[in-house]
Amino acid sequence: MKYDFKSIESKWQKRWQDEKSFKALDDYSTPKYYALVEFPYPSGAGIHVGHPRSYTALDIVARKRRMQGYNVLYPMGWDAFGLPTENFAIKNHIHPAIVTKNNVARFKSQLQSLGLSFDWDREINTTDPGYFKWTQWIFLKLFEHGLAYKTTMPVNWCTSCKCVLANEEVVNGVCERCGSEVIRKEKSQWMLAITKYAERLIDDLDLVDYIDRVKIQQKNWIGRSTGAEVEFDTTKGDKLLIYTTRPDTLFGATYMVMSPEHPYIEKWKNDLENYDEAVAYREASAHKSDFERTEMQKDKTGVMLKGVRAINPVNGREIPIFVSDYVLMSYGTGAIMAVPGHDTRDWEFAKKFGCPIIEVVKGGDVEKEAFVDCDTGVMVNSGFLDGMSVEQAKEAIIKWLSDNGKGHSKVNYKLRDWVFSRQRYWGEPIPLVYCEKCGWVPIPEDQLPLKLPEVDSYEPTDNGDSPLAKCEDWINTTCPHCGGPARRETDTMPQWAGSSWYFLRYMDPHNDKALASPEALKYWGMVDWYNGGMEHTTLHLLYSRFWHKFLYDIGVVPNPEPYAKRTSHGMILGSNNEKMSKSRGNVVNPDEIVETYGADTMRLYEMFIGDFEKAAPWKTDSIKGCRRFIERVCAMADNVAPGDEYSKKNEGAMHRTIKKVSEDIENLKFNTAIAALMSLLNIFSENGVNKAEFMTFLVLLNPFAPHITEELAESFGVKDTLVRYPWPKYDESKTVEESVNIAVQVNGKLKGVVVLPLDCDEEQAKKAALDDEKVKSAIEGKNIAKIIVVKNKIINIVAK
RNA sequence: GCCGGUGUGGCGAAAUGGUAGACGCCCGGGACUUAAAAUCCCGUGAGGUAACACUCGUACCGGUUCGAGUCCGGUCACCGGCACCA
Repeated sequence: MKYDFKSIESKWQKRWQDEKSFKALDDYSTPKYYALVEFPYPSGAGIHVGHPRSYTALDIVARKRRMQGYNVLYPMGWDAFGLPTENFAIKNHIHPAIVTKNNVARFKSQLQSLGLSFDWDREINTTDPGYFKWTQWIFLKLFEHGLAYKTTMPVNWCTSCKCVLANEEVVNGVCERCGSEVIRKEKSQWMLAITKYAERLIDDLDLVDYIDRVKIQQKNWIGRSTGAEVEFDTTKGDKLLIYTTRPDTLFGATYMVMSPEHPYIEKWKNDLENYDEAVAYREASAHKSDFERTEMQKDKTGVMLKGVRAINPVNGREIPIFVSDYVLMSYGTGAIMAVPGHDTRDWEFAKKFGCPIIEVVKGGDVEKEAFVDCDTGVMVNSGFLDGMSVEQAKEAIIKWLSDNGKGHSKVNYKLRDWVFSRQRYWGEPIPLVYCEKCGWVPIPEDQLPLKLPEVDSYEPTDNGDSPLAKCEDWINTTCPHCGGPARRETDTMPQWAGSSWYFLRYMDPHNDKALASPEALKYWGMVDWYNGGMEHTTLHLLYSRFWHKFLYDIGVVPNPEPYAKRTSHGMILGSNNEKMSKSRGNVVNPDEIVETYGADTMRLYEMFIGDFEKAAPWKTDSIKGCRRFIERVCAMADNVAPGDEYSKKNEGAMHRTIKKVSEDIENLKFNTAIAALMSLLNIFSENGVNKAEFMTFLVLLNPFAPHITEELAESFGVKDTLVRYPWPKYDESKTVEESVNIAVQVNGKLKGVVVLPLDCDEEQAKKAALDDEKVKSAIEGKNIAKIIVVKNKIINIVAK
């Protein structure tokens, strides 16, 4: 058969569409399977070859599950709010909704050309009011439960653009757009209290099957540490509270450090002899750009406060208090006890400012450097802790602190609350109004969705407020609570909002009474398999787990975790082994590949390219191999002998290949699954092939190359599509061969191969090995010390 | 600096502690063809040989083991993430 991929692919894509082959059924009595890939941001550039790697992989899983009898939900949608669309709209004076619509149309046709088995009836779009109604609804629930709050906090501020920048827009401490200095500026922002879920977000990782690197990265990001809070008295009476993970080193604390933003600087205004100096230091560090802060990391700066000193609770010693920006206000209590003997940063600071350095754990040389990795050391110069191990000392000092009312053990997290405001147009409006009398008031549920107003310009205002701030008609409203005048919030939500719950909407995408019906939420339950990029591990994945836990707490969803299994694909790199980007000129357009080689070849190549979890460089040359494979399959189809069961000759290979392909798909080893199918085809060309064998081969290949396998199956008389054709089964006992090649080693070096019956006994194996000519000459003149026989594998003769 | 990952032919890569390089690309030879392309067959880690034999070989150094690409300790290089988190 000639391989006319264009007509074959459009024929089957049309048939799948007409028959709604991939529709997830609302029949809740069949076992379900929910496969999910991250929905894309529909950028103007269209998809690149990286997108299909993930989509094809789970398409293979979804197709296999359908053949295994599951009711499969494999949906797709659009995460369409966001900056690039807004910037494009500003530049070209087109409404972002129109930009979005065009981009979505392009993306959709590109994805459809790949034959991905999405259920397009469940397509969603985060910018659709029917969708973001529920994003706003969830926000209101968070607000209702005290998890959304407004606070002033430092943001990135471009001094030239007079605009708030996202972290991603700050490159090397300067504005990505204009190259000007970026400083930190206080601005009022909506926050979500994700930190209240920090503990559960770590602990519940035990409930789910995520690949290790995802779990580790999430744990590190949340950053749990166990230590103690200790109260230091001061000479002015106020108590200074600090956090430390090393309470055991309390005797080595020779000074204190407060963050420049610490409120005590104001509190002690009248006590400080050098208040002005402290304030000047605070101002200077506020104006430090991110760039300076990281560059200056090594060079510690600070001011010693004059007029107030702290008292070490454990020995009553008076020690000085410094202000330094190496201590962060946002972590712990914003103040530390400095133990220069056993902390690198404290050591550097102490050396510069001439503070004493005391060794409290034996083993290092604290004059040369801080002795930090001292867990196995013994306490010294530490009063009643002397002689204890670090671990014992920690326990003892925490007991002493609580007995004396000076402190207690404490767990801290690096995770910060989520800055949820954006001063931008193209996002979900935050559905709150501000009333002078009532404060922040949610708009009533029946008034959702709160839609975006039409505006003339999407540009941010001069003072960094949202473009919505210019929309007086929209802003001015009445308070739902008291009926008085009120003003709408003009900030919008970040792009992460819509993607934090989208997988729930797929379960019941057209519901206008709830984000999804309780029945649908119960039936589809957890996403069975979610694949996506590592770059989303600490943002999207964590945010959506947080929202889901909240929805669980308020009884909306039945499971505490959203995703049962999470895997991650490696990036597709350019042929020069660098990240694909326009500026590097190494971008491959998938449309051209589909046009030249066909979707099946494209899919096969993306899966064959290498280890799914690792980055892989794109080589257009290598695609030919996958195309040739398909053509050889077509050629083979013309030479299929009749036969309703596997021939004796091919039986073993058939069962082995079914097993290999079935298992490899589950283990993300798509590359070796394809290699196994190629090998089977090679066996067919050697041994010949009958219809039963070839049909099994087609079914195994179908998830990878769905179009051509449908076409060939039809030519063999299959009436229905292969979508629900039963997945082949294998017989374990038939996967093994009757005779096996056993390698014979002498002293660990390969000397020969003997062919023996399967499971043959040790004596027979030894005899066969010793009879081998090469083995004989290798052991000539030596004494055989012993012979190791590993059944069906190897024989090793140890000879001296 | 810390955390995670990776290092195997000319290239993409395979290999539950058990015959290193499956499968594919490139390349070379042959068949078919007037010829070329396509296709099919054969070869293809390095050294060595007329051909075998043989020797070496999974970043580097050491260890465990009958046996190490795989496990352990150390070193180097590259990639990703975090980065003054007390």
